[in-house]
Amino acid sequence: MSEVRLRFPPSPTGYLHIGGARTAIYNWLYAKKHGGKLILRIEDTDTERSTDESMSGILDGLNWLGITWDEGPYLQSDYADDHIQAAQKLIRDGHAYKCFCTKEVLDKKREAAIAAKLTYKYDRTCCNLSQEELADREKQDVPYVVRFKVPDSEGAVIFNDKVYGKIEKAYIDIEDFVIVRSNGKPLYLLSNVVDDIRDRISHIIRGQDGLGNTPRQILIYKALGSNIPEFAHMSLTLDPRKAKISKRSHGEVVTVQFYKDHGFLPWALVNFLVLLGWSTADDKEIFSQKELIEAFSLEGLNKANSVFNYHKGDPKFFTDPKALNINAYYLRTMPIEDLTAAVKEEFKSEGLWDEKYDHEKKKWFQTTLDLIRSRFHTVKDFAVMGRAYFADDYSVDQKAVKKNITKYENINEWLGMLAEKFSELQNFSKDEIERVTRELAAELDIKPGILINGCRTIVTGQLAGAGLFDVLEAIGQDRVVNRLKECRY
RNA sequence: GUCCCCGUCGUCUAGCCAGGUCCAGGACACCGGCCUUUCACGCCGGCGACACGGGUUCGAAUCCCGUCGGGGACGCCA
Repeated sequence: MSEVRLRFPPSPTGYLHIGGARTAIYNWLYAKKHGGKLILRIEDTDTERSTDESMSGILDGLNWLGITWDEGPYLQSDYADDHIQAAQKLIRDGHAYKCFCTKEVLDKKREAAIAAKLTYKYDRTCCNLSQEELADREKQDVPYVVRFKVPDSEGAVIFNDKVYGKIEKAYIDIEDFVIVRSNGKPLYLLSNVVDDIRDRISHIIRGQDGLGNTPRQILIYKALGSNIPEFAHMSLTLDPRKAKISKRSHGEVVTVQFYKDHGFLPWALVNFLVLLGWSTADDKEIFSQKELIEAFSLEGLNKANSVFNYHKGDPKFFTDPKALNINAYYLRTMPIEDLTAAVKEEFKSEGLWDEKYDHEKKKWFQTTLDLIRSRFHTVKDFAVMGRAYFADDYSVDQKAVKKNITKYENINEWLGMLAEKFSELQNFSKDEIERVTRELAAELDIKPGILINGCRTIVTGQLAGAGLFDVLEAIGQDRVVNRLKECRY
């Protein structure tokens, strides 16, 4: 009876975007926290716009994020009969009626109302039809839609939203809304409620843009004689100009796929997203899955919309800086085994993976990842900025060349001498490398930094990086010596 | 136009329900310092907000009213 059941009901008309993912996450968290179930339902009743491709994209996105569901995916279109039967029941019980008004006539009335600066609301022409008029039209097979008959008493729909508190909407402000199209297909407002009743949904957590639908849906629940679930509306995610985010106007950066493609750790994205409009009183921001489920509460949901701080074309941040920061945080603090797995996947797709990293070179691989991870923001960085550790086809940063190489006319010669010294080393260890490097600097009477930074530039292609002696030890004697001799830039 | 909702640093937010401990705390970003061969990490410090106006009160970010600002919904879309 008091079973906790939530649902995530995306419509398959596009990829999973971060707003949808956030909704899914909250529902999932609530279900987990209360030992409930999460039902995945694909609301595909808009056959015009629904595609299979979109559906699998959404499923992929959820899977990648680690958002698991307990039932489904159910397809709303499979239950069209239920919806129609519900509509018929509503008509029988006097809660709905057939409306024969044509779209054209309605459009005219609407335009006239707007022109006269009046509020347009369906005038109930067909609700007031006499028995004969109704029978007449039915006999002539005049197409009709089904409209819900909103109570015409004084009252209001009142409900207590878990986030927004008491919400009140007067009946008079609600139009007799259409629940079945003239082609016989049910509409969202109806289908959604009928499905939620059948799926025994106890809690509905959805975006604040659904707040306006709630009073109408509650009317349907009541008319159908069903229990009304708890509602919790969550704030929306806006762009810096305060517009609702959408793939249409913001592109890939608002899709979950984008983050998968750009080296995000799924949990880091979840962690970032959950913070957009939710928080705990103790200001904790980094959560393990277990901690998050434990900490999650509807009370932490913020009523005010939040902005996804993304600026197109920002040279430094390709997405919200906080998202990047959280990803980088996980990258440098996660267990090395987990990091290894993430990098392995990336390397495989980049053709950088070596099976030895799983066997005889495993220790080396992990030590190296650990050496370089604190500077990286995404998993991609390991294959790009960290490329020189794993392959020879790394590119050399020209800024580094300018600063550390071309500035010194004898640098090639010096680095050649360094290569010579390195090649003579019996034990190519960090201490030995350092000793020899400093010795050469002393012989040459130059600052060690010149050798160190020049060496880094040539051997790693990077302007900055971990302590050079650790770097050289990691890259190894042969490769270091060769690269210094070749001195490619 | 009608209805609904919201309004604390640039951004995410704590505090608001149960007014004083808040000349407002944390995180990200930014700036400076320490560390250092570089960069990052780490540590230390700085910048930076209660939308505005009334009221209630000994006392208001917190309660009330108004103004302004923002968002959402008003489809035979979901």
